[in-house]
Amino acid sequence: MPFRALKKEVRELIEKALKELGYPTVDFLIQEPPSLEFGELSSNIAFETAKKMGKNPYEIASEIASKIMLFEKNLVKEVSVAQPGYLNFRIDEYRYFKTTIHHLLNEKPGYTDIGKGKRVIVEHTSVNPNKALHIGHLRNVVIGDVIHRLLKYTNHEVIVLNYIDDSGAQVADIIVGFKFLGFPVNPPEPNIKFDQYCGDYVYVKVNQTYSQDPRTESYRRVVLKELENPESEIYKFARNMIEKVLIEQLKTCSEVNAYYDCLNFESHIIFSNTWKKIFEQLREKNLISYASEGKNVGCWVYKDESGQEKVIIRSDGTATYIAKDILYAAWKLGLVEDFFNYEKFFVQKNGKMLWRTTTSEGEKDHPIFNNAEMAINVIDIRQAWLQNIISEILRKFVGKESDKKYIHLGYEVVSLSRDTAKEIGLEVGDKEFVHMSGRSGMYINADTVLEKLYKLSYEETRKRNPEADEKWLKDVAHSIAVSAIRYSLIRQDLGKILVFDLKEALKLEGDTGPYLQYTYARAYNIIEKYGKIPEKVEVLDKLVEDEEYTLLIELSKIGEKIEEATIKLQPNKIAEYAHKLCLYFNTFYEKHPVIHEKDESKREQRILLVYSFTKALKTLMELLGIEAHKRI
RNA sequence: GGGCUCGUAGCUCAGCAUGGAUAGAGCGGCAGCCUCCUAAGCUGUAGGUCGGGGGUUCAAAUCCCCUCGGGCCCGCCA
Repeated sequence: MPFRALKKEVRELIEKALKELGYPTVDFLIQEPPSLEFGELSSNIAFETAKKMGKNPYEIASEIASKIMLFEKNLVKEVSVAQPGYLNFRIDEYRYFKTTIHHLLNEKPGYTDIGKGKRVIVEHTSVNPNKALHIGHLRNVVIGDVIHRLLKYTNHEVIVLNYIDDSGAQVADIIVGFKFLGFPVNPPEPNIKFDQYCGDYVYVKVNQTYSQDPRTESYRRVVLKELENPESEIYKFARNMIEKVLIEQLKTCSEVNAYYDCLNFESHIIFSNTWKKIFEQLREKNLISYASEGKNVGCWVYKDESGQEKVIIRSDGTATYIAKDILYAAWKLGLVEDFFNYEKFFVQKNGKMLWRTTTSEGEKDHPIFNNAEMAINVIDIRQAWLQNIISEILRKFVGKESDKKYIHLGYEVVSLSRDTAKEIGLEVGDKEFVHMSGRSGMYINADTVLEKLYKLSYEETRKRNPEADEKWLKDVAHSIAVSAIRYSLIRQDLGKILVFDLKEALKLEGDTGPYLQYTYARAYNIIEKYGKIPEKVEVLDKLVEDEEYTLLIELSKIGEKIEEATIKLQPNKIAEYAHKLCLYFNTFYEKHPVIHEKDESKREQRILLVYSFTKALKTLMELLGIEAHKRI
């Protein structure tokens, strides 16, 4: 990794100089200066030393600079001092660029081995199986999927799970609709997706019925009870409905390139024995306590670090929802024996087998889906408090010496912009945005957005490629639609509400996924037209233009960027970086000819640059789950 | 009432962890660029009291305190 090597070299140069000067060791930073005019790297060492010794930072910087000796093999070429005391470093371009290009032509550009030997579970999607995915669920899917891709790329052993809440109120509601309120089991029109029919129609109507006639709510209680009995007719019926919805939901997920290893059904988390064991341990470790007075009298409760109480075991001895989560979390980290049975579900579009948990004996020969040292759970931020309790309990449960970690990766919700909310007929009042609600039908389905995007990009692609065949057009149009939606859901910081605006989402220009795809195609086109990649160029002495320099420097940071995004679980960093690279590339592209460059060695070096760029961009696009086409 | 979170250009967002050198992009506006590698592109230009106030510091968008505004969470529901 060239940029890291450069940083390391600079640090060593400074440390050596400090030693020679006899200055004390202090913490200091190697940073990127605000402008490349100052150099490629800079350090605050003089400020830190000055603080400690009560001297002038500029003088100290000068002293350090004078002690730094540079040799032929160094990546750094020049050291300078700037007011009020910065120590700036300039690279030896030829040497550094050669290292960079060499690195990018590797099998895996930007590869870092931070995940070696680490087993990680990523759980995402986890949509109740009674409705189609809306645009908010899709944010979850895309975040989880990109995290999984990042971890995988950095050599983690990753397991992707999708938790299916098959025994909750939401599923019960559609069963009420079918069994008690007379909704037909088949959609009125055959081309309606079953998940959409259940969510958009049955679920919404059933909830309307509840509020119009509260007596009907008793049906839900009946169904919920029946769902606990695997022998009951309602259970078998529900199982069938759930599977039909699930298959449709998973179609949407695979449309946007998200795949899973296993579906874990809530109803299969066997409570009795396993829960008792872990309950005993929680009690032994004093993590939960019996409330003998107060509002939770008779319950076993957990007191969180801020003193708030949460009931774990009700006064009637039954476990609450969070108890099940604790057990499930313990399963993920391999703290309890594996209580699930597994069976094969189907082979996904990416060729990977999808497994699911089962009430039957299942298959003995199945992959191990738990026992991770880190469990990342992508769940929206409204669950933050409960999730924090689970993390706390597990942290205390495993003890300080353990590396096992339960992580809630929270993200803010997706809401609808004024315009988009109005468009689907919602009351907006004077609000800037409106929250979605599944129960009242106030949302936009993921499939709807995808379809609109598809039509748009199909037209655009056809216009640009009038001679192209239908299959290619469809393929590319679909992939552009996916890139647009994925990018728009991932480009923003997880902690910010994503205000979804349909008009905005349908843009294919600017800071979007299609912009990356377009840039890739443009760059690739050069390589294809030229017809060959030059043999290794020994010196890169002709890449002297500003635009080449900026692009190369930015390219050299790929490993650091990937590592940072992975460690900090910030997938938006990848989108941002890829976009920046494309900006730099397009600037270069507009200004400097490659194929038409007359100087042969300059031409060859530019080809190498463009080729390295395509390799880097393709890597980043794969991490984002966006396809790189040779032509769009 | 308790807790969490967001507030940076007309709009959508980076930057804040580790305080530093002129606060960055995209969209939208305006003015331009296709006899030359894909104009889903590029160039130029206008646009910012970094919500407000105070503090710490040689230095604050960044740290601390207060405050205003938006959003969320706080059931022996899941």
